[in-house]
Amino acid sequence: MHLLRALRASSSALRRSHRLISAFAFAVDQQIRCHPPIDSAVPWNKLLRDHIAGSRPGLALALYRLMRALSPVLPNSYTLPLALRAAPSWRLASAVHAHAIHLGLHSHPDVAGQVLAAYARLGRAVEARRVFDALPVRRSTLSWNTLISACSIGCDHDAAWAAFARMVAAGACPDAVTWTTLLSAHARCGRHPEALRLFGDMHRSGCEGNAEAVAVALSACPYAGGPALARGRSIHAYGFVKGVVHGYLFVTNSLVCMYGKLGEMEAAEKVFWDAGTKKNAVTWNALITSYAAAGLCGEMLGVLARMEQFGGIVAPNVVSWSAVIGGFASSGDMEQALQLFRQMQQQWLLPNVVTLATVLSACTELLALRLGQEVHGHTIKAALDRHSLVQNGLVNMYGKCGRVTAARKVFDRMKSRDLISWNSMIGSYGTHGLCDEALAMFQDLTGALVEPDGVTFVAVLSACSHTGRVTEGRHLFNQMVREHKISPTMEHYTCMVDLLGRAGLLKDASELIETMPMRPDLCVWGALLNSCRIHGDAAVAEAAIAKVLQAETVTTGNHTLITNLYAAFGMWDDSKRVRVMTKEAGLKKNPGQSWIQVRNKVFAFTAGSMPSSEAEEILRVLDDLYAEMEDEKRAMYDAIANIV
DNA sequence: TTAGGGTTAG
Repeated sequence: MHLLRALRASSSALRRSHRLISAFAFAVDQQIRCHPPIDSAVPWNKLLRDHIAGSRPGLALALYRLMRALSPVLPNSYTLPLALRAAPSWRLASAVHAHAIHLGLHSHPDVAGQVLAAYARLGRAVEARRVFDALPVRRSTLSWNTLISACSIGCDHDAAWAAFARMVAAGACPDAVTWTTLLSAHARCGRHPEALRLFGDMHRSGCEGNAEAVAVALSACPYAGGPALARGRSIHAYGFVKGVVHGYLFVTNSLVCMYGKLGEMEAAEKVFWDAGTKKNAVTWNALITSYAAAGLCGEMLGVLARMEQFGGIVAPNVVSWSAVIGGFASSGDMEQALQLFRQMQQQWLLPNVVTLATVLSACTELLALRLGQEVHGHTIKAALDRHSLVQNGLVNMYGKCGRVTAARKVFDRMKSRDLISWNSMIGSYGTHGLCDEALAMFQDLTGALVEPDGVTFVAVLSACSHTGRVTEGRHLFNQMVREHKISPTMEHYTCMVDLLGRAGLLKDASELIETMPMRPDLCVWGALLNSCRIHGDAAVAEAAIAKVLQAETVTTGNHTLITNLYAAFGMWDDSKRVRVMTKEAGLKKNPGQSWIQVRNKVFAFTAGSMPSSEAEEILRVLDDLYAEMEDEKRAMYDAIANIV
């Protein structure tokens, strides 16, 4: 059914594009043969304008190329702004800018304005500023706003703020668009509290709150910390008073999302249904996002199905699918997330970088290497394998699934690496016991002038602890605190206790626990007790157990840990005593899960249980694995026999 | 005949 629909859609798209190309060819043919555009750029400009108005920038740009190649008429001050509007990339926009300079038209107000707009649209703040500085001194509010927008799209809130300050100093008056652009620049860069402060400043400056600014402020609420819901409600009320709530789609969408993300499902649903027919795909996606935040996976699927029922009006798009896939992944149901990814592909919907990054992260959680490799194939097919978000996902996936070399290969091919790329790669070396490589990469990171964070140090410290590098570990811990001014967290202390304990320095490990500025959690105690088990130190273990029982509330985790520890020391009576205590306290351990990958499908199961439908298949694979292992064992014995 | 702001998925 879906396939049929997809085939129909693609063939009609093909027919449309055929018609479009034929019309285009005919128009150009007419242009050149019947009305040779020898003495006028006007017909060319008209065609360009028509294509842009018809949302066909690709054809407009092709026409511009054709004009430059075939026509003796040069592009004029009308042609160049049109070509700039059609330019989809920085490379093409700068090429048209170069033509303008060549033709001596770059200072023409319309051309310069459009160059500025093109650079702003493409987030090229530095180039936009250069063009802006070359504008005549009396700059319009529009030009200032375009400059600030360039900084916003380029995700540089400091530059946006500097441009705003410069605008005020120059005596220009910021309008509603200026303020909205400025607060959006902060929201885009994750500076949500500042965005909300600016919303207040905007109001105090006498600029009345408009729908656009209200939408941005609402979207910042869930991330701004503090009394988020109270703030969201008061902005909602403010918008209501200003009359920009009902009938304003962007505000509706922001409201659904704000309430949903803050756990106010009823309020989110009310805004959604109150919107009546004034809803678009974003509104529906905002509802999916709300359900995802609440962990209501069934409801997410319900919305998706409902969108499909509408057929065409608000059909699920790549964002809808990515939101549902991400919702399942964050609820822990990776199998369903991957299943939905397949379903999405069956609908002939192309995944984008967010979808692929989400799916890669699901594969990583499941350690599903083959699926991860398959997704890698999709990234290449979609020509998105050079995108940093996808590349980070690949480094992480290969690294966690044990393919360190493949992870490194992706890492080395990256054009720009952020802290996540470095942390993934260092973490990958660390978890596979390649401490030298992890430490070398840490040196490379500092050499590349990237500032490490707490995650980086967890990665290097755990690398040290896995390989007993006590001196390096101690040095790194001090370096983190003194040079990088990072306060150690529970995770860092766990790594250090593990490092010292594994190396047999149980006294040092115990002392470190004593000096911790926070109450040690179960992981810290676990690291110490595990070291006691390795080194057979019952005395330290006994003291630690007493502290755990004294300090910790009774939980399943610490009792299981202590029970196992007593058992490891052969102290069966004590082990039994704690187990009885656990039972009496009514505690039940959540069973650990395992999984197996068969033909690109991941099956999770617990000890003693087996999904009946796939049991046969799983057992067959297990048999194969056992057989393979037996072969390996035989080969090894043969090899040993030959040596001996 | 021409430039600026907004919502949803990681």
